[in-house]
Amino acid sequence: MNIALDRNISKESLNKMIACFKPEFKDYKAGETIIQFSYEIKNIGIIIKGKARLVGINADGEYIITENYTSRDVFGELFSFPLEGYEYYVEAVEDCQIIYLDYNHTISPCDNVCPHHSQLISNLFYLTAQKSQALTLHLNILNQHTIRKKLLTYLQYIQGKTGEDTFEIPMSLVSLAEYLCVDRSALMREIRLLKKEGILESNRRTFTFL
Amino acid sequence: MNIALDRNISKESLNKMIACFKPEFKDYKAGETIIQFSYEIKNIGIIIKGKARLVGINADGEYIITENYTSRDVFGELFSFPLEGYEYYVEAVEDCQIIYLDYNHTISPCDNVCPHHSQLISNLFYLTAQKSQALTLHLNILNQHTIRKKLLTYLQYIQGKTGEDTFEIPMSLVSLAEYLCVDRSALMREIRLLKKEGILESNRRTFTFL
DNA sequence: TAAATGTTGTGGCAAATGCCACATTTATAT
DNA sequence: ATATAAATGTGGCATTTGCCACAACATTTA
Repeated sequence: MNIALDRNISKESLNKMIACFKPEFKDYKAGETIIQFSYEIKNIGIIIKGKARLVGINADGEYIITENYTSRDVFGELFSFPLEGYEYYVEAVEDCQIIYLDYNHTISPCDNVCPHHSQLISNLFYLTAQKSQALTLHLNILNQHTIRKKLLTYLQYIQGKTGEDTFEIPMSLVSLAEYLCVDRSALMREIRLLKKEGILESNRRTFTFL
Repeated sequence: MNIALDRNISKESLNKMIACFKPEFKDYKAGETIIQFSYEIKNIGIIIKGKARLVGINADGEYIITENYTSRDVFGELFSFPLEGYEYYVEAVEDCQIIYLDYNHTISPCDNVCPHHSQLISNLFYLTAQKSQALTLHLNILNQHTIRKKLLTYLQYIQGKTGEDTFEIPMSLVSLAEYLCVDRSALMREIRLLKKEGILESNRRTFTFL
């Protein structure tokens, strides 16, 4: 298991846990479909390595990208309720390694007096809380009413994380437009204006506040 | 404790748990400030009864409503990372009853061999997963690029939940505009157009798909 | 019952945004 | 090294959306 999920768990404990929970480890190649969402099964997936994303397609063939996942992210029906009329599946963007846990098995009291159980669930709780943080951040940004405010809110967040005056955003401007939910050319225009007004300096993914 | 948090926990167990976790129960009157977010403390709040909301104010006095809470919702710094430059606090919208748990105490292994510990955390995990579901739904709706699509996505979700042809949305049109992150009069205009095009029928909060 | 407050509904106009087409640079694959 | 694809950057134009002001109706309070 990875560092996030095995916080405070020793190697011997780990082996007992694996015996107890029977987690499934799986590998996927970039482009592969990892899992299709169902209304029945409650799989808990945890990304160990690589990148994946959740996409939804409706009857008209319109598709929406709903979430992007990197290592330590949790996913599954439990966390993302599917919208009516969409088919959902998770696909690998890069080569991925993933752990699956079954919700019912994970959550039900352990037959063995298993001290690791509590630790696993508490780690899972922590990962889920982090997911909630990321979603809340995204919502706060989308709640901003103009492209300018969305962009500045995002940039200030990234700058605050790095602490540096000059910083680089962790995605392309194409992806940023998608994340901010705005048209890419409109985003470029806004960046141009901010530069003209002397509010920031930028070159491709690198930004500096003035 | 309430039905969500005490799933599968008997009354005797409950008393032992209360002794073990020392949760704080507090009541608030409508309008009161419940808690101010800090970067240090990690309180886990759970709404037992009533309604509350998280609001943020920046230096310019602009404020954003970031989340609305009802019973069974969890809140706290752990779940909602504050944006740089905003002050955050939770305020009661209606009279509220709230449980507080301290994260570190909740998450750390119990001194007593406490079987309830695992159950509490697993319930907390479940609540957090549900929060994540609600946030994901909201994000999916905001990801729609037009007012029409946002509105229809929301209405289809509500209709899917009730199963009825004619259904009532659980908030005012003022709040709906806020939730969809669009101007209220623009929302009204869009509803008018959808009616004119024969796509739906509506009167105030009541809608019917045709 | 009256007054005050909140919600729903409409219309005009200005501003912000999206859409499209294209040039240029950078990264990737063969 | 070259071809291909992906990302960045710009400009014009149409459309959507937001903003504002106001009327009608509903709900709560005095």
